[in-house]
Amino acid sequence: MTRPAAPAPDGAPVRILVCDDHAVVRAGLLALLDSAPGIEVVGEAGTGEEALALSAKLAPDVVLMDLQLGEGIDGVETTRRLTAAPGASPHVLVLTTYDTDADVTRAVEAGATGYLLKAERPEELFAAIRSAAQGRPALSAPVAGRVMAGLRGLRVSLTGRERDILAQLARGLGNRDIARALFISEATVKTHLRRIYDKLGVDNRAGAVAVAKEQRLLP
Amino acid sequence: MTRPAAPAPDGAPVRILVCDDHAVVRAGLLALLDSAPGIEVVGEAGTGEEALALSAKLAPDVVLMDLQLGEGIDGVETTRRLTAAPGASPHVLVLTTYDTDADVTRAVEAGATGYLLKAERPEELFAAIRSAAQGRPALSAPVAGRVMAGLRGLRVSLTGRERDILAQLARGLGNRDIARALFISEATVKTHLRRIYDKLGVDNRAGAVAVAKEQRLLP
DNA sequence: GGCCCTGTCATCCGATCGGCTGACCCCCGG
DNA sequence: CCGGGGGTCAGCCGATCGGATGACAGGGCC
Repeated sequence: MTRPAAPAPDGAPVRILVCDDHAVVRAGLLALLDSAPGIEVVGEAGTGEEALALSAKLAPDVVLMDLQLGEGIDGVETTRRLTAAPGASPHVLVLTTYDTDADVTRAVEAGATGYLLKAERPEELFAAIRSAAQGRPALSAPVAGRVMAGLRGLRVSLTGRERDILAQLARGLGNRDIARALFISEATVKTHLRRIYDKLGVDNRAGAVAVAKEQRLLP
Repeated sequence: MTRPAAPAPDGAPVRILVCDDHAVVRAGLLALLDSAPGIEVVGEAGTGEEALALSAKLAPDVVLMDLQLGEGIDGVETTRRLTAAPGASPHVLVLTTYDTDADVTRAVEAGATGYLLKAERPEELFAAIRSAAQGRPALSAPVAGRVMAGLRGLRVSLTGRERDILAQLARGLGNRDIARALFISEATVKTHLRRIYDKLGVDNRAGAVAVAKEQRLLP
């Protein structure tokens, strides 16, 4: 597609770790990135836990992260832990299917360097990876548009953590399981829930989920 | 009625048309399939309309179809028209992210030869493509399991009263208020709730609301 | 250097939920 | 005529939720 003659701007290639729970998508990305000059895939992970372990071992420049991970911790939590890690943490480039406001803000607050849609052209992906490797933020055009166009879409201003809680809530988890999923105590979960109820104008979890789905605060 | 011209398994490669609205995924699949022996990608489409036009022009053996297409007609409708087309119609292999019962049945009814999840291993994909080229059906293991387990058994068929309860539930009402709203006793509400949980595969009201909203079981 | 917001954690307690078991009525279809 | 599905109701009990209140650390803002 692009000329292979275009060399990487820097001597060393950008070292990438790919994290996506879909094996086919992962394999496709690997094949695609192999064709890109100046980009080298050094590992692949199918779960958040795997990504954390591999990142610690491989120290990649950039982690390409899908927000929707089937089992275990989700992409946001993985991103949070990746970027919060002591020492040289990788830049996380979120590559996902959806562009809901909640997702973008949660990802950015968790420390993501960029947010790309899978609908993007491959060239955009390559460019974003090279940007991310240097810590320069990158947003997909439609996403950037939304962000510019105002948090107008964000009628309810939930904090990042509150949205995390809400996401787990919508999976039907109890407080204990939410706590485990996010590595916090049940007491903290309850505190967040209380604030969420206040902000959404409800007084129980069923109502919160209903409002969240209605306002499209969730994926 | 589907396969007038059988492709030679070994002599000629299987000719593929890839249809997915995500450019990155499409490019990834292209790169991945290029590495597979006996498989040749002859075209790619980003919308259902494109797929129909290209299929008519290129006459591929297999169309790799994503069910979720952003703009225009969806994957199911595209599949329907592809397989209903006069003359030699391609075999459609659905490759999608989700495995809800509704999707599978809709796709199969529309004439899909196979249904694969993107979470599948690449080798499974290659094998499925070669199967599909000869009209042999292919289902992802998890999908096949569901189908065996009794398609209609898992079908979400709520009774009228159950939907009434669900609607109130989504308003965040407690059992007492639901009872009052529907002029029945709390005991009856609880009975309905338990059946709803069973049918939706959840075990609490938050999960029920989430599933209901997801499956569009509510107004 | 204070102050607010966010995120974290804790305890107490009443209210509610969810699981379990069993029951009755009505209507439809075999 | 009897079986079964849908709708109704009841009691018991442990688990969980939600309300109230208080506390502390870190980041950002003035």
